[in-house]
Amino acid sequence: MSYDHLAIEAKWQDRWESEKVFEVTEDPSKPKFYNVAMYPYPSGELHVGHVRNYTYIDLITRYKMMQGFNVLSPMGWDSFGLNAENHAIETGIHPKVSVAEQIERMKVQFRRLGVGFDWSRELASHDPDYYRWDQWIFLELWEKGLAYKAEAAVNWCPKDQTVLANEQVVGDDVCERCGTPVEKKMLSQWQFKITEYADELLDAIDDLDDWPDRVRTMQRNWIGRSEGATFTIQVDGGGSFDVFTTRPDTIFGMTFCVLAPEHPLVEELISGSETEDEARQYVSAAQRASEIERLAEGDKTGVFTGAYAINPVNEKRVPVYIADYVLMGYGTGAIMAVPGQDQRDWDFATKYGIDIVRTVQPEEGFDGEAFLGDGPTINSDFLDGMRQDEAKTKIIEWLADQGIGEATVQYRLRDWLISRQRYWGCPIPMLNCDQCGLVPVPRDQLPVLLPDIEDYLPKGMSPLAADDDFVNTTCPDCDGPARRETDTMDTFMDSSWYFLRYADAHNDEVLFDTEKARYWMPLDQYIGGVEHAILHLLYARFITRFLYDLGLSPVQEPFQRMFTQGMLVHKGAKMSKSKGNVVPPDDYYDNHGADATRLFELFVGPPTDDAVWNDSGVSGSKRFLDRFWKQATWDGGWNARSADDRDREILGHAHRTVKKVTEDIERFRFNTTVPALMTLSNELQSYLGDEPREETHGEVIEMMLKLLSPMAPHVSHELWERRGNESMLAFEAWPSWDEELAREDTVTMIVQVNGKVRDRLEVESDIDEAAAEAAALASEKIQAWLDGQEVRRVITRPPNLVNVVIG
RNA sequence: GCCCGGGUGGCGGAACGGUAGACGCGAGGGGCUUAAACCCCCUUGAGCCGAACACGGCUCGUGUGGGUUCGAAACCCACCCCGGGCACCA
Repeated sequence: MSYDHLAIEAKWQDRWESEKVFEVTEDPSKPKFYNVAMYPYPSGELHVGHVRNYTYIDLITRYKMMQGFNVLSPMGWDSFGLNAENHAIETGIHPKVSVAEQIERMKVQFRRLGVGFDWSRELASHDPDYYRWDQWIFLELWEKGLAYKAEAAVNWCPKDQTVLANEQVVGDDVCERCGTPVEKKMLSQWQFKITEYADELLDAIDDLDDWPDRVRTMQRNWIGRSEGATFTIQVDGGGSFDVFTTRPDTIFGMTFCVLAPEHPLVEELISGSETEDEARQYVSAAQRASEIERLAEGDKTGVFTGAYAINPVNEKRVPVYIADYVLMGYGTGAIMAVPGQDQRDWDFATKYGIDIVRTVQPEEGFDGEAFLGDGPTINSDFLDGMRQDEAKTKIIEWLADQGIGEATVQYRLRDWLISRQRYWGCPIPMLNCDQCGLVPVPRDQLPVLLPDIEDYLPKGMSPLAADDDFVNTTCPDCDGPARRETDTMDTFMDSSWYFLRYADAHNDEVLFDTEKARYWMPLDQYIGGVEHAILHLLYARFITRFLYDLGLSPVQEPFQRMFTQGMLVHKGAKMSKSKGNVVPPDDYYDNHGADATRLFELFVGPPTDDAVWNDSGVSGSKRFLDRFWKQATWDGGWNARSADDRDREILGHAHRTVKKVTEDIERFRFNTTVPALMTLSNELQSYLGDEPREETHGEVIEMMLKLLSPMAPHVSHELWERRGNESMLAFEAWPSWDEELAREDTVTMIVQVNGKVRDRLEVESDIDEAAAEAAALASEKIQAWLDGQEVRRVITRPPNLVNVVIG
């Protein structure tokens, strides 16, 4: 017997919508809860991996509502980007047409899942009403000196004459469309100075207490602050270069130097040297390779430049190498190499027969190669005997006295390159005027509308460059001819502030009203995939801080509590449209219902972990809901007896279940909430078979309906109504539990001998240590194991465990 | 390579220093049925011993090898394997 999930789910979806249950406004009389799932790219089809995400967000929305919060959970669309553009190239259909269709399809699927979103605040990043504010933020960044143009490399397909995204570079560095080997090409591109905020962004991580530790660690490492020294090294025969090192204390151990292949001094050093040909070959190979390849596993290779540098502390001549493990983008693009204290330098020195000098005395018994630990400094003249910290301070003073160096801080974080040579993105609101140079578009001319075009294929530049009507304009300063910027913005810009726009989604005077944002911000819960742990979250933190500094954002940190969920794996790979392994939810909605689908999504595994999609799991959840339906509507005849142990037991179990479900929701262990309800349902099944009382049954069922309502809202709302309740279940208060009722009278105490379980005793749950020990030692089984041997120690953890240590 | 996670039955997982395998899936057995489906009940980590119904007990077992602890899936060290991120997928 199955309940009619199709009719019931449609009915409640209608009710929630028509009664605007999830549309909210600022209400200072209630505590607010701002609950956001990362807005999705509108691929046109939700799959069960997305559904997992929205099941979590809806569970929290409904749970917090029942706890009395004014809950806002909005939804929007990350609708710019490469996928829609590729689709347009393939089909010729304009992205704005396909995106609109896909959004409509996805909204139907959201509705069928029964998610409670406030659709009145819906936004889409390709909407000019939205992206004009991207442009506005860009202008603010420009005026504050935080946006600038600089040369940067792009992937270039020489055959298609187009810039490729990293994702379009496949296999052995070839173009995914035509298989041509990809080249690097330098272009002048827009960047945001996120590095100005590096310290702030780093320091604030300490206070993000409600973020997963792993995400905080990843962000810290990504910013990668390191303290050290920068100093100048002279080249024997003329010229010099700067190096950055975190270990200036080891400077006496420098036996060679390494320059990045792109270092500006390379050309001068190698030209005319005996190794010139080899060096040129090495440099051009290195410049073609991607950064990941250059740092990848395998032997570190390099080539001697033929030049020598002078170690400033001891005047030693040391060889200068070029090697691709040194990156131009980090530090100064040149390093002093100290093989005694750095393993990569050790490997390199060993390979090329370079001297190794230890400057830190390794600890007794050390048999490794490079020694990274602390110890007394050796072979270092005036630093000898000092520990790392002292030696660092001393040598930095020395470098400063010599006028060749100073203490510096380096970040791994680079500025944010936002230029994309793409059509389907937000136009950058800048002009190039022959007279005035770079000129910002005046704010009253925003938005710079993205024009409709016919040909989306990029030809050397952004497709916008081919649209003369777009490109040619007039300079607002001198009224002379000017050309518009034709690159568009990285879509990470769109997603860096949308959560602020939700607070005031239809404002056409400002990007949002600060007072409205003050009510809702910060997000009390933000949920999304772990793949966003670094870039999106960091950019969003940066832009929010910038808007705070402008006096617009009411908060510096947008995301109070962050939750990163695992991915759904199917057929051995993460579920994604490009891998062709997506499972759409529609068949599950039809055959088993949205409620059963949601329960299985919760049940499938710990929310933080990846999980494997199992086709037969949803039918198991439906089986549970069917059985629960029968229990809730049970009319098998009631017994008029008064309450006894059977009633106390099932009620106690119900109270324990309220406690367990509440605590599990609070600690984000949704996968164990469903089993708790299943276990109670199994218990209820036995209860109903043995003279059940109607009052006890009603009490247990109503508790269960409340617990179930954030997880399987349709069926629980229906059953709540059928029990004759006037109010909607969504507006009921979350149940509380009574510790006294929840307490179990007796528990199973295990008795161990030397840590191995040897007996189980049923004891009062308030047993004390002495009684527990006495009971354990009184056990015949335990006495047999003791066999007269001396009891050396007894560990007692009443009422769960006694461990008798003998022998 | 660097940063961050993760390895537990046939499968998804539970157990956050104290009974390893909750709950579910799958499988097997039984009941209901003319039959099947649905539903209900039971069994289900491996090996072994004593019983000879369904009872009782032992040994092993949480990727591998060490360590800490009265006690380790959990904590520490080393290694192996898998996944995410590495700045133009978002």
